[in-house]
Amino acid sequence: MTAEPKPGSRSARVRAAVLKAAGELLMAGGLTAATVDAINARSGVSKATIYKHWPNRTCVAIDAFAEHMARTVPLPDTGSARGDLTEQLRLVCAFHASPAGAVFAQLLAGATADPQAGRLLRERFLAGRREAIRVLWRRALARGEVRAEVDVEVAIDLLFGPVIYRLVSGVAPIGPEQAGAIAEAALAGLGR
Amino acid sequence: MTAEPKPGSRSARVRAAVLKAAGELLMAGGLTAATVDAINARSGVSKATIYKHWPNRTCVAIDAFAEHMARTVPLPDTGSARGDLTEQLRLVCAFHASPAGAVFAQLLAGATADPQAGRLLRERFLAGRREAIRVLWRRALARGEVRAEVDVEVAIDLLFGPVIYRLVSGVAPIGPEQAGAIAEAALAGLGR
Amino acid sequence: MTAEPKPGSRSARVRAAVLKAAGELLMAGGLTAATVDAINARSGVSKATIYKHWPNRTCVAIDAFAEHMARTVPLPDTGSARGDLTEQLRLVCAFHASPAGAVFAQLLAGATADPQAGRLLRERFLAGRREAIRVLWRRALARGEVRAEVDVEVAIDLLFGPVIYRLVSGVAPIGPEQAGAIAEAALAGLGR
Amino acid sequence: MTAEPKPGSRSARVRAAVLKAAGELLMAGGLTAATVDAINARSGVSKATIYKHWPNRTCVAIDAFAEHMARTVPLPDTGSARGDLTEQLRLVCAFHASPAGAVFAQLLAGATADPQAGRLLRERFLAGRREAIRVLWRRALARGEVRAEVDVEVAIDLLFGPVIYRLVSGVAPIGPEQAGAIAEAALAGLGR
DNA sequence: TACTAAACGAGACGGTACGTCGCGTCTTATT
DNA sequence: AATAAGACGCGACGTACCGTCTCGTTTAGTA
Repeated sequence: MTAEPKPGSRSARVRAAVLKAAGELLMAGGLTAATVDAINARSGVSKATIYKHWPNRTCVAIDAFAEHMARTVPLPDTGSARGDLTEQLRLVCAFHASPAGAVFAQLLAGATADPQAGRLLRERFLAGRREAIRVLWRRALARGEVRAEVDVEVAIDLLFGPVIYRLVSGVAPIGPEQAGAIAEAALAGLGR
Repeated sequence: MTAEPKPGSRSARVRAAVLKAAGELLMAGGLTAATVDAINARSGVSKATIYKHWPNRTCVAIDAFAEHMARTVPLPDTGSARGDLTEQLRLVCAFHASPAGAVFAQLLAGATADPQAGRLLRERFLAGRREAIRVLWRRALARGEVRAEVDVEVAIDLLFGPVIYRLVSGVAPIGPEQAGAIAEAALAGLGR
Repeated sequence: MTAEPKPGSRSARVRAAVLKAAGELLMAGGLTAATVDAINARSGVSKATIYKHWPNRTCVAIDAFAEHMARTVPLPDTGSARGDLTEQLRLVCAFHASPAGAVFAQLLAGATADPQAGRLLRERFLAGRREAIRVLWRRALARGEVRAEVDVEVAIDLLFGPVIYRLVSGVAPIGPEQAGAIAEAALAGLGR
Repeated sequence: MTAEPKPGSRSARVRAAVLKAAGELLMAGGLTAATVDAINARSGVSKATIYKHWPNRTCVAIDAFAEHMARTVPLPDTGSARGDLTEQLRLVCAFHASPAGAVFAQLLAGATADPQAGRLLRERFLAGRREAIRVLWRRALARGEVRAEVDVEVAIDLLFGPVIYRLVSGVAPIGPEQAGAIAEAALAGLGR
């Protein structure tokens, strides 16, 4: 959750054990399976200790998932900036379509009711994704491939929004081919 | 949930009482407060009966919310098709920014884990919204204001996605002014 | 705890199951073993239900022990009233010296911190014992075998006090032979 | 608990700090409040150190209470041996009726489950009391005021028993006036 | 109008997880 | 070496809400 303790320390080992167990449970049975009792049983770390490190179950799960996913979606570099954006979107869609996508949706859901979890989730996931796009966007701007009048944040919303929307709305997540269509439409615009 | 019983019948009264109580609880304290026990206490309808009408709590909540929201977001007609789309987006954003928006996010969340609830939610909310946009889109197409190459469904994703994304991600929901920016960007496209 | 529900009812069966399990655990491992979780596991009655019937673990244990002990120490009738008193004392001592005695001491201990448990304990055990002695005392008074100037309650304290004292103080409980000495001393008096 | 270390030494200071803190907590909130963590917090002595000096919390409490009570009930000398016994009983009763009495009952309770605590308690409290009575009893014997046939230990049980009984049974502790009645009855005997 | 079958109210129940507390042990760094 | 500081495992606590169930009572439709 908060600042990491010095590596190798007791706390660090505990933390790692919890995240490992939670991550495994998460991937095996989703958020439902990642019970604090289950994490305790699997990791050997007591419930009290878990609650000393994280405020609640959802936060443990988010951290565990983040750890598990660390650097899953790298920044592409296709030469063309528009190609980069498209590729990035494709990668994110692929992630969402994978089993991990379902877990992510549950985390998103779990965070809805809990401000702490919400903050942690944004910090661990969304912030990084948005930042990644910001980088690509700047690159594209420099090459003159995108419209300067468009706010970066709006652009990010426009690109990620559809992906998340499809994920949480329970309609099938966007597949790789649709990802291309989304990117194309976003770049070319709906109007004429 | 299922087909309505004949109005005025015992079942219908029960159904109405439950939805009323659930709706009030929902608006007052969010999904968390809309406990089955609380609904029972407030409506006088016994838990067993509630479970005879709905498969689980989430479904009750969705139905109640739908009832409560019935026809909140009407179809606009501004003369210009692009104006219609923009206006529709603005309306949806306003809805999300209202207190009800938070509840909606929780319902979306609750539906993540439960297929039945997901289906019901799509049926009660998302389907209507998408259909509304389809109508506007056809209108816009007829007037030649939008690109025919773009798939309607993609267009819908592009328009709604950002809105939902901002809602569930816990970043502040999109305000009315940003709604315009989103619509503009979606229509004009990001690229040049 | 409180008024019994109609026999054969669901509540009555639950109550009986809990008391049976608790009693067995109590006799097998003392108050320490009579955990609510253990009672739940052994009886099949859920914790929530147990807590609906009793305010806390100690009260369950007291009730269980009372049930288990129902009518262990009967009223004697030796012909002589003084003999009756002596005999009653001997019986009570024997009870305390038995394994059950240790459990009783633990219940007494557990009741120290909890007013509800204290009340229940007095109601279930001490009241009955004191009443029994009151009966014997009246009988003895009628036969002129005891001093009328002595208050019954004082007499009861004088007879039972030593027994309980030895039990809780952890000195070996009074054996049957010492019981006689106590009774003799109480009746004849210490002074001359 | 064990042999005192040389006064003024580090151990002695630690010991004193613990007993002081524990005693204060004990008087303020009873045995319940005298948590090891609380003692640690209040005394500044670490838990590990506390456990190096005492085998468990109950023993700390007993020692603390003993320290706190040191010499509360002195040996009376009224001239008459029977008067001495009566007076002694009255003093003990007064002690039990004071707030400290409740704490003492809890200690008695706590000692029930733990042999070490039981031993310590007897050593710190009961032994002294019994010895005091033995002295008085010998004095009374020498003056011919009590019956020589009665065993001293039985006499002690007869005098103290009622007091402790009333204390632990949760019935109101014996007040000073009743103390007299008890003493009178014990000396004169119940029978005629 | 009486009768029966279904629906209902009331609420107890089993189950699962929650988050908390206190004990007594253990580690690490300090003094 | 003895401490302070405090993390940790353990095991129990009492609570919450879920969804199921049992048991009478009410209510509609039918006979």
